Amino acid sequence: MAEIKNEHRECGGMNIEKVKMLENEIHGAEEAYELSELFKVLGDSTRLRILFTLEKGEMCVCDIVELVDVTQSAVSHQLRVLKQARLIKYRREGKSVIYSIADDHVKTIIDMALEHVNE
Amino acid sequence: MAEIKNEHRECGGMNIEKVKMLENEIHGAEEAYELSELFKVLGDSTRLRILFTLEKGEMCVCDIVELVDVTQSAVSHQLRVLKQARLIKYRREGKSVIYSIADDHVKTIIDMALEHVNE
DNA sequence: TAGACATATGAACAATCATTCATATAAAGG
DNA sequence: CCTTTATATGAATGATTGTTCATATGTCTA
Repeated sequence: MAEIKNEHRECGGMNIEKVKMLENEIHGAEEAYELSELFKVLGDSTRLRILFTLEKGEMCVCDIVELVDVTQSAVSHQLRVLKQARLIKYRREGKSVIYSIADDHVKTIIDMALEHVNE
Repeated sequence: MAEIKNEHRECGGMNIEKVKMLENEIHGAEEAYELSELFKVLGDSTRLRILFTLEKGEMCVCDIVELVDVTQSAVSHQLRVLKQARLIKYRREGKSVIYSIADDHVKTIIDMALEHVNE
């Protein structure tokens, strides 16, 4: 448990409870990393448009390709990213693969952020 | 209003209401872009840790530097990004610059996403 | 005004990432 | 089987981005 090294500065902002806060930070570091991974996935307009599209209901890849207007290859790559982040799920149906939003949690996050943007 | 080009495929997923949905997509494209910009900013663990730290209360740059344990320069660069995204605000106080969360909207978004991660 | 402290900024570099192109797998039908 | 349709994947590339280093700006005090 290292001492707070306040000898090196004079602005003296926080101090007394700094140790506790440091511990919180160590705890929150991993949490921050996981969270950032999630936001990174959401931080691409193509992926968001795929999610917007899927919010209207489940659909196959070729539908997504037409609606989002991106290469089939690009869509497929991005679907993989969304899949790995557990934001969407899929099932095979004949030749097609049907994708859909994983759970309502995802919708909530998107709607929340939309409010911030449209304020 | 172009015809839907379904001659080129046979899986026949969506069809009837496709035109309406296409219009929705055109509308949502800009929205998706703005949203992705917001998520991009949140999609970095350093920036998130800064936000986590600031959730505990306003503080000056040198406090953030100690708590987040990143170079002063790096912190300053990231504060600028957060500032431009209107996620944080600041005020000068003598030699120091005090930063704080812009509004409660930000906290809500973060807490929502945390629930998704910690499920 | 000179020097110390606090913060910001510009350039450079390494790493990450989205898209494209070519090709592979998978299923269905003839 | 062979072909067609639907989807996935690997490699390559161009663009974006986080950090570092050096330096600039701003503020206070002696």
